[in-house]
Amino acid sequence: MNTQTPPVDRHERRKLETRSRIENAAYLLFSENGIEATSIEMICEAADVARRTFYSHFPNKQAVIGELGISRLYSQAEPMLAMLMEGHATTRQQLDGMIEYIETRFAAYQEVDRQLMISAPARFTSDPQQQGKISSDAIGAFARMIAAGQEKGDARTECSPEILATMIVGTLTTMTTNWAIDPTYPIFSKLEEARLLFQLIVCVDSPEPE
Amino acid sequence: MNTQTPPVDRHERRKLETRSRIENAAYLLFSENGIEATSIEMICEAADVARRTFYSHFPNKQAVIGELGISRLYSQAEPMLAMLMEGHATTRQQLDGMIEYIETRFAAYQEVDRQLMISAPARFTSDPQQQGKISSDAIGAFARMIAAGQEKGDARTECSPEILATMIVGTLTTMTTNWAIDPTYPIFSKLEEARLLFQLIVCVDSPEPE
DNA sequence: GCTCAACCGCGCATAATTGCACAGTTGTAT
DNA sequence: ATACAACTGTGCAATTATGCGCGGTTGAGC
Repeated sequence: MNTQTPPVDRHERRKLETRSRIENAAYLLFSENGIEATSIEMICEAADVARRTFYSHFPNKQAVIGELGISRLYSQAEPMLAMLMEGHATTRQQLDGMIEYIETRFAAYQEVDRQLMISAPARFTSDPQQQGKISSDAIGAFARMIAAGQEKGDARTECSPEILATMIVGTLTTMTTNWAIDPTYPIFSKLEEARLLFQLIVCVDSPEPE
Repeated sequence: MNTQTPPVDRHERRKLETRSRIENAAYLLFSENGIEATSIEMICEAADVARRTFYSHFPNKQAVIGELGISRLYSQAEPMLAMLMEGHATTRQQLDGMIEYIETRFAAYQEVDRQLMISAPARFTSDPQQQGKISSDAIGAFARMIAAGQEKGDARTECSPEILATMIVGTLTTMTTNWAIDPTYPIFSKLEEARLLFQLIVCVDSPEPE
């Protein structure tokens, strides 16, 4: 079982750095000034990139907004899960660690994060292939964690890793979207419910005593 | 009285970033492995730059060594002094702050810093114009501080700011070189002597009571 | 002595970024 | 309505970084 990441050459790395620079600058300015009041000019100045460069990465401001929204919805599952699998022995502990991590992120989110998440679907509208890819990347990461658990004997084997992973990703994404749309959505208690649900469905070891 | 720094465009900034990346990587590798055992290949890998790029910045490894040596000898006087002039009201206080700053740097220096400083003169041999420029940049920065003191009335006016600045730069460079050559050189007590000397020669206010 | 790996230095074509200037749009002030 | 500032989106030439591969050197192993 190996992660299928293609080798990235320096051209690609430099390009990703520049893109990151733009996204980080945009996020900071959106936080400070609001999304509407932030211009592409301002982003380029803060990122210290040419406007010409901005347009080689993104077709318009909306595209950056969407990209930032997606990164909040999909939590960059792969690096997180690789880390959790490394540091936790059982699938149950990994799911625990994952919920802790997600709770930490929610504690840190601001209003602008909500706005960005609400904008994410528009990104998918302009580039529908992207949705499939991001969704399948996230599901793939969870599936690998569950498959490892099945090999260890502490995860349910009646269902495929893919369907279990899809359940996890789908549940989390829905809850996140609900929170973005409705500020009164009780995300932390819902995450605790999700923790119980996921462990009930996925884990076949007996729960550890409190 | 204004600092004469030409505007730097993004091309220049990107270039300087890359150059910095190379120098910082080199410094770290020199610290870890020693100067001799560090190859250009290793520096490029650590800096994540192409070897072709290394050669567009430096003709060979010796050039990086020399550059790092010079930066240790000449302490980037201009930003430091601008900061000191901003944060301290009198010339005496600025000289105090400068000596504190230099002492802090010496406390942090390692063996590799000594080796780099010893190598600095070789850099001047391969590019003699550079010595004049760096030396005059450092002297210029000190001269501006002293000229400001003369206008304020707390620095000696019988001598020009340039000659007083030359004395300061020359003394500090000599002491630094002595320390690089001889590890037993008592640099901290010498710096305290230099503090007294500079304030005796430059300042015309009465020393503040301890 | 020969072979090989590691490294050096460099020519050259390609990739990514940059700066510039143009045409167009929008909002504000007169 | 007109003028202007601020911003957007884009074509294009110049700059910087990159990858590649070549010829050369050096040291180690056989």
